[in-house]
Amino acid sequence: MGKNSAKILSDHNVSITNPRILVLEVLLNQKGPLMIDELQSILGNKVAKSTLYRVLSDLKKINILHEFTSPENQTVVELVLEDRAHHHHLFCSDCGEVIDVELSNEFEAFLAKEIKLLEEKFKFNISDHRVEMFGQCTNQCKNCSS
Amino acid sequence: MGKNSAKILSDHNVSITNPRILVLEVLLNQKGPLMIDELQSILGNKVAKSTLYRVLSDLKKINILHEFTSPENQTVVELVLEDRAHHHHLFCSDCGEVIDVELSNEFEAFLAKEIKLLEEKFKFNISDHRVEMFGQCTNQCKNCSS
DNA sequence: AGTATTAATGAGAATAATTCTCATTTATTT
DNA sequence: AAATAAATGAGAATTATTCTCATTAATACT
Repeated sequence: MGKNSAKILSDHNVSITNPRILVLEVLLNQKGPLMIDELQSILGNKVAKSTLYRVLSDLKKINILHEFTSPENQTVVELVLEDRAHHHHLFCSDCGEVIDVELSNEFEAFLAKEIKLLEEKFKFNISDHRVEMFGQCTNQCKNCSS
Repeated sequence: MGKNSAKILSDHNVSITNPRILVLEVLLNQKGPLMIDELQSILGNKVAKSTLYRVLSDLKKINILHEFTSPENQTVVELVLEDRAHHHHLFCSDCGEVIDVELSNEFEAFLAKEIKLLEEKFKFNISDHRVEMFGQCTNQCKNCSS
């Protein structure tokens, strides 16, 4: 059993409250990207809408939550704990699903070199990157296997 | 002189109207990513807000406009004409600027191979990709050279 | 453990971005 | 040039997110 949500909160000096635990549980179960509206419907009325957004913002502040936007302009949220491997995202334009994918170490090393060049060229400090890939699942995912 | 906006519209079987020309002119002058609110303020009251959104949606439909979201959740828009080289984006978290960058052909070839593997692994058709890089410009960009 | 202090929550109002509606204007077709 | 079809402007409607503030819960202090 991995860490429980209370430990995650206390490890980050965040007070342990019911809404925070409930949200964390959902994100931990999911272990992967989740649309905000999915999150909301899983939580039902156990957490107020305003509280949900506040909790998400708390988790972002302690850097264990990534937030990004799908090509369909849906907000997607994903728990990223310390032990979570660096990864990227694959979006299905048919069903909207977002899938975590990892790319090879060789690839990441190559990209790191390219990024070093860009840092010089544009006088930038580049601290993070993300590869997004777009396509269609050939009926493997949730809504496509009809 | 590149194509003018009227030609771009007629080439895509889109009727030539004033708002469409005005929006295209701004995007052509810019030649690079532009936040929606910047676009709006450049256009002033020459184009109604509702029309601006409609025109952007028209341009997306004929596939010459890309839309994406910055890490600060700003909608960013960019004209991508046929002759436009494949490129990626670099985001400055200080000033919010978005910069177009190109990566080497070797890199793109490597990524293409990785993508082929993912297509098999996840039974996906992957039709497009994008590398997003995040960091801070060391006072080269608009708002940072204070 | 019990109280005081401080922080978090719920409910709904406020805000902001985007889409929609519909009467008027502008393009296109004939 | 008239008829038809499409696009526009203005503002209303919708949706996602943030804010407000009175109430409730968590932490700190004895």
